[in-house]
Amino acid sequence: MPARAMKDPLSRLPGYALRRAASAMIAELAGRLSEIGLRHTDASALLLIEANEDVTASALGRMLDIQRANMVPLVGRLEAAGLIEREPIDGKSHSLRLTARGHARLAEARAIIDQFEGELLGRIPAEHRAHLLPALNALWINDKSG
Amino acid sequence: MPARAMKDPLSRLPGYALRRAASAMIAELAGRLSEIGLRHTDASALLLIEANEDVTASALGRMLDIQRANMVPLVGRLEAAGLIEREPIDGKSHSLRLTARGHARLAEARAIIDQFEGELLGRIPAEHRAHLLPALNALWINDKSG
DNA sequence: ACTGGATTGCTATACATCATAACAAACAGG
DNA sequence: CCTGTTTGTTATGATGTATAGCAATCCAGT
Repeated sequence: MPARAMKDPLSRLPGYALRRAASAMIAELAGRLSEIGLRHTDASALLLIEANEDVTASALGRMLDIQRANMVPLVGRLEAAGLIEREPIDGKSHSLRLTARGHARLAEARAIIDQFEGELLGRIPAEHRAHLLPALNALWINDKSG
Repeated sequence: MPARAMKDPLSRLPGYALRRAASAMIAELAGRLSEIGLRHTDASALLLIEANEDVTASALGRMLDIQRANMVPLVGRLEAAGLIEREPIDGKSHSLRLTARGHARLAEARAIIDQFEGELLGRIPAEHRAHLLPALNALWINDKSG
């Protein structure tokens, strides 16, 4: 007996749909990235470090909306895996940069992500497809500066 | 110095935008619901129990995509708060139903949720607004049956 | 009616994410 | 030079989620 037979007031709620869509998406992407030993947060951090060489962990955390305290295990994991290097700039701050190995791993990750993003959009009916990204971005980008 | 000054390859990725939008949304809704002592999962469970009186915890978990094991604390919490009642039907299964107090609390929750969902949609540019729900639903509803 | 397989509720456990508070060291501006 | 802020870090707790296992019960095919 399909659960579908039951009344589902939730699927009319954009907020709930947003939560379910996001968690389904994350679970699938995490599964794919785990095959190259990365978590989805690791991959996003690598993307940002590449685009902004020599960022500090704090600045990276601000972009990713991750607390300083929670950046410690993230950065430590990437460093332990030999994907990034830390270099003191201040005496207080460290700059982050991809190693050769980090660049290579990021290339693999990017292939997985691009493939995944394409499939994700492909599941959306064509008439709605182009509206998703701007609608979603409106929900958090302005939020960030506020 | 705004983090905005940095290159942000992530905001072009629908998957990342989905994750960020969802977590921002959840955090805000959770904050509002906490004022009446509910978590967002509690509220969704109450909505579904009301719409499907006498569901079992397992069936509810299937609708919410929550493992049986993780339903135990959820149902226990709602029962301890006097919001739902459990009645054996089988000898194996229990049926769930809202108490009077549960109905009252749900009315409060629904007011908060309706207000919130309205504001959420209001943040989206008008030309994209109507596309969000169908696009999001396409990302998980079919997934569910698969 | 019997038996094997599935279901229900539950415990225990582990991990990921996220938040908060506190701290020392170091920076930055007036 | 002094004060307030920033950085990196430790520690801790709440939450959400996943897995495995278990005993009791249900159900379906024979």
